[in-house]
Amino acid sequence: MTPQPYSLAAATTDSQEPAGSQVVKAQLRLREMILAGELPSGERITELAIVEKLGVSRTPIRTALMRLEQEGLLEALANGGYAVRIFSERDVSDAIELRGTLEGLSARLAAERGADPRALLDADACLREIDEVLARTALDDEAFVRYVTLNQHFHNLLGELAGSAVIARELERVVNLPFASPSGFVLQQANSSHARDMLVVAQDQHWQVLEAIRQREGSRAEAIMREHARIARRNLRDVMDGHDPGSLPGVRLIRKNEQS
Amino acid sequence: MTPQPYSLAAATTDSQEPAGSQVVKAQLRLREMILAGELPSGERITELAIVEKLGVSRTPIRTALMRLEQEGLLEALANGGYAVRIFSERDVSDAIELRGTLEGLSARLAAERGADPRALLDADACLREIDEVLARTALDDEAFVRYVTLNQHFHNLLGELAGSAVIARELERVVNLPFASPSGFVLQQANSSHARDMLVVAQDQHWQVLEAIRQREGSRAEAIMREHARIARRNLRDVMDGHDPGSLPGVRLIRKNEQS
DNA sequence: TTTAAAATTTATGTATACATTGATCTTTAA
DNA sequence: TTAAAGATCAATGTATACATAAATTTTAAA
Repeated sequence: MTPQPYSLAAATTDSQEPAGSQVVKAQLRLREMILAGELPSGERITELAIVEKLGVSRTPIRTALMRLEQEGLLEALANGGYAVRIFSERDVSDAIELRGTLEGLSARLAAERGADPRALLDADACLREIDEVLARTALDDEAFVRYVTLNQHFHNLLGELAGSAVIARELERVVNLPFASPSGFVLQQANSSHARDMLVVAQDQHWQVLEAIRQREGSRAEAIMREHARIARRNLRDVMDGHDPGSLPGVRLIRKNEQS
Repeated sequence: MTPQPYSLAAATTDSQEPAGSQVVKAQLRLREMILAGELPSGERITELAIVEKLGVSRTPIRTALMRLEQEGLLEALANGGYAVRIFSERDVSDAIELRGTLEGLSARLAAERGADPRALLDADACLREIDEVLARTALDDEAFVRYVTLNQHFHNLLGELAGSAVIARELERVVNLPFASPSGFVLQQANSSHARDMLVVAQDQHWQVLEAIRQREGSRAEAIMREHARIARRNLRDVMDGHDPGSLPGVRLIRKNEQS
C-alpha cells in the first residue's frame, strides 16, 4: 500500500451520511481518481461521465462533486460543472503557511486561555509514543507510518486545545486542503538519510509547543507552530526538486515553479 | 431598509448558478428567515417543511442547505438533516479573531513579497474616499452606509494584495462566517456618540497597514490587522451589553455570555 | 401500569424523467 | 469564402417518484 500525501481516511466524511452511502463511495473514488491522474486536469468533468464510470446516479455524484470543490480538489466552472484543479508550488506552499498560521492561533489561544488538563495529558501521552518510535537510530517503513498516525493525532489534539469549535472547524478544513496536511510529505522522504533527523526536529517542536502552552506562553507557542509547519514546506521543495514524478499520488497536480 | 450585520449581498453566490436560480433564491430566503428568527433555533429543519414554505422542490433546497451549512448558519445533524446553529458570544469573538489572524497573514505576505503597485493604488484611492466620508464632524446614516461599503471594498483589496488565491479563498470564507464581517457591528453603533471616533481609529489603522505593506514591514502589517479586527470584538461587546435584542437581524442567534 | 415489540409514519437517500440553458455545428446568404 | 443565423445537441438545473432507515406510536403481554 502506497502511503498517501494527505490523509484520505481523515477527510472522508465531515459528518452526515453513513460510511457506505453512495455519496461517500463516490467522494472516495473520485478523490482516488483525481490524485491518480485518471481524470484529465483542467478539462471539464461531466456528471454523466462520472455516472458511467462509477455506476452511481447523478444525485449523490452532484453532492460528492460539491464536497470535493469545498475540499479544494475541484474548481467550480462559471457556467456550472467542475474541473480538476491544478496547483502551483506556490499554492501548496501558501496552504502550508496557512495551516501553520491557524495552528499557531490555536496554540496561542490554548496558552492564553489555559488548556484543559485532561487534554494536555492526552497530548503528553501522544508525544511519549512518538518518542518511542524515534528511539531507534534506524527507522523502517512501518515506523514512518506509525509516526504519521501519531503525528496527525497530536495535531488534532492541538486543534482542540484552544477549546474553540469555530477555530477547530476552520483548522480542520485547512488541514484537509490538498497537500497541506501535517504529515504531507513525510513518507516521501522515508528513504532519505536525513529523514529521521527531520522527525527528531519536528518532535522537539512538538514538546516545546506543549511546554509553552503549559507555561501560558502564547506568543512562543504561536511562533513554534508557525515554524513547525515550514518543515513541510522544505519537504515540498525536496519532493519537487527530486525528479520522481508520480511516486507520490497527486504530485502530478502540482505544477513545478520556474525557480524559488 | 435595515442594515445587515454581515453582508448578505456579498455572500450570495460564491460562483455557479445564475442569480435567479432556485438554489440562490432558496439560499437567500432561508438566510433571511434564519436571521429573522423565523426558523426555530436548535430544532431540526425538515426539507419538506422548507419545500412547502418556499414552493421550490427538494433538489435545489438540499443544495441551499448544504451551502448554508458551509457558511456556518446551519449545523449538520448526525443522522442527516440540519438545525439552525446557535452561537455563543465566544464563538463570534473567535470568528472575529480568526478573521484578524487571516487578514494579518495576508497583509504580512503582501509586505514580504511585495504587492502589485496597481493594487496598492486602488487601496490608496479607496482610503482617500473613506477620508472624505469621515471629514465631517457629524455623520448621518447615509455616511455610515457609505463607510461600510468602502470598508468592505478595502478589506477585499487587502485580501488580494498577497496575490495568493489559496489564502484569498479561505479569507473570504472566514469573512462570511456569521458576524465575522469587517463591517459586522458598525451600523449598530451609528447613533452612539463614539461611533465616528471608532471609525476614525479604524481608518488610521487602514492607512498604517497600507504604509507598512509599502515599506515591506511584514510583522507590523500583521500586527495592525490583528488589532484592527479587535475593534469588531469591542463592538460586539457593546451590542451584547446594550439590551436591545432584535434591533439587528441575527443577534438573537447569539447566546449572551454569563460574564466577560 | 409498565415495558417491549411491531407496525406505521416521517424523514432523508437515491434514481430518473423532464426543463432549460449554453455550446457547437450546419446551413444559407452576402 | 466568410460570416451570421438557425438548429441540433449536450450539459446542468429542477421536479418527483421510489427506497430505505429512523423515530414514534400503538398494541399486547407481563
